[in-house]
Amino acid sequence: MKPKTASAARQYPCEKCPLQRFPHFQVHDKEEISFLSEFKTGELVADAGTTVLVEGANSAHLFTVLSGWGFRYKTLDDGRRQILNYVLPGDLIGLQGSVMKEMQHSIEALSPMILCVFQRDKLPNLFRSFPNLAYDITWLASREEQMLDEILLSIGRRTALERAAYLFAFIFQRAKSVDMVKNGKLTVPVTQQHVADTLGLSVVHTNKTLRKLASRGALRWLDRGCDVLDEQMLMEISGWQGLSTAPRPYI
Amino acid sequence: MKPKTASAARQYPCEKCPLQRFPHFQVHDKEEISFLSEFKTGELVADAGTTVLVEGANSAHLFTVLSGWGFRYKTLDDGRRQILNYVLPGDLIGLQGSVMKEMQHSIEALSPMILCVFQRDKLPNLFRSFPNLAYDITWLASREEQMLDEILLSIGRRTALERAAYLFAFIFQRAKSVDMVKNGKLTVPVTQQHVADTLGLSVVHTNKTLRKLASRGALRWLDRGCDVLDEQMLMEISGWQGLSTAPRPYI
DNA sequence: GCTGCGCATTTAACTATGACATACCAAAGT
DNA sequence: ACTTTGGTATGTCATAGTTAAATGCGCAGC
Repeated sequence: MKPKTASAARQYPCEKCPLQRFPHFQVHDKEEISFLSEFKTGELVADAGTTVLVEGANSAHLFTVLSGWGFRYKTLDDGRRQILNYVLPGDLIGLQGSVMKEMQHSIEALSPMILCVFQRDKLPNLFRSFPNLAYDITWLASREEQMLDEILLSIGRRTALERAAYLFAFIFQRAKSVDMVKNGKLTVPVTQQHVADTLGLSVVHTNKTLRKLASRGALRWLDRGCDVLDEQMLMEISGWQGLSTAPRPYI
Repeated sequence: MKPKTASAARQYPCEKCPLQRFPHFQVHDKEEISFLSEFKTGELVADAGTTVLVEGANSAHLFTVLSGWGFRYKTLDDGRRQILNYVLPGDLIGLQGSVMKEMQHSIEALSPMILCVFQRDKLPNLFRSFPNLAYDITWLASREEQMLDEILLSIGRRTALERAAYLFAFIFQRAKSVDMVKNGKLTVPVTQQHVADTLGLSVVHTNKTLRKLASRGALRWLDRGCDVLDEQMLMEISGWQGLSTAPRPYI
């Protein structure tokens, strides 16, 4: 379970970044794109199940997700795992390791992923020459913090049913903004163990909880994944108001 | 319970910032201090119990904590509260609201606090003219994210005893770096309701858990607060390796 | 075609935690 | 000086959630 080496080959030049086709993402100007093209050292293609970033590693790169699903997680010495967040196209990953010198979480691919690879030691250059991009990076860090705040609220204070409902409403809205929802329905490539590790519950209890959501028609479990069917019901069960749909930065 | 208005009066000019006396904080050069002096619009003095920042508010400021204790929290509509993190001297607060336009958490003072007030609309200036300070801000955002990751791991996967042990070891180490630990002991100004809201537990169960830690000599409960007595035991119980002691940025 | 594995699902027993109630104490308010 | 309030502590019972074990199914490997 080891990540493929980043390749210098480019399926996607920055000028034709696949994220640009989503109205959810703000636009970069020519100079920024030119700089990003140099900042980018290549692309990483990761198979489902591979570990993209390893806790404790001193990574020389940070990455933007171009396609696919992944998750961020931390583990305790005895193997207990907490999934911190899910990773979707447009997300910047590895910033903590770049800015703070050591990754304290890992990232694993849930589906085949393509990631844009940036070189950490060019980050100070970016901050000097492109304050707007630096501001975008700070925006991305603040956004991750804001998501973590709501996730921590959920795990700490919501009931199991509310937690599950919030999780799928949250994933649904993030996926919607990158056009993954088809006909009002989203397929999420996770097992119930993933869901359990995200909600802070056992697999058995998670199964019971997901059955409750299914019986209400909010979602349907498949093998190794589920269809999210009713965003509104999930928001209502969890008492969550949703994410902003305003266009947002990416790099 | 409303915050006192920020005063333009300065107990602490940036040249004589009280945080500078701690070796834990990196040093700013003269130009940076000069800019920060203009970026700073005043100081906020908050009494214990006051709400420094309110969820939903559109704050025009961000703040550095100069002294005192506080906490960041989110609430659900029915009043359930999750304390996300504690706030200590050197912490930057309000960045989410500054960068993302709306605070989605609140901050309350646990003790009298003094905060340095910065003006949000000068942030782009800072990013343009002082990339090193901008980088420091990104560092601070990443650090908060990293702390949230560990807290979420704790709430999601640690037992009640491990959570409490981790919390006090974590608070102890943060306080140690700003010289709040005297004779190997730290007094933390929290009630058991605060601890319960941090650990995702009820007050009753928190009391039982804290009694276990007390019976092992790791801490001693006072009225409205506790003494943290044995950092090493707490780290051992929680299986936590501790924080970096490397000098860190602040603004 | 058979076997083994991963995953989903279920059940039963058990434990951690919550809810509720009560008692006590110190400090603030009257 | 007395009362009220907030906070700590403890006991009991109920429930959410965990653990262990079992079963079934689909798919990959042989």
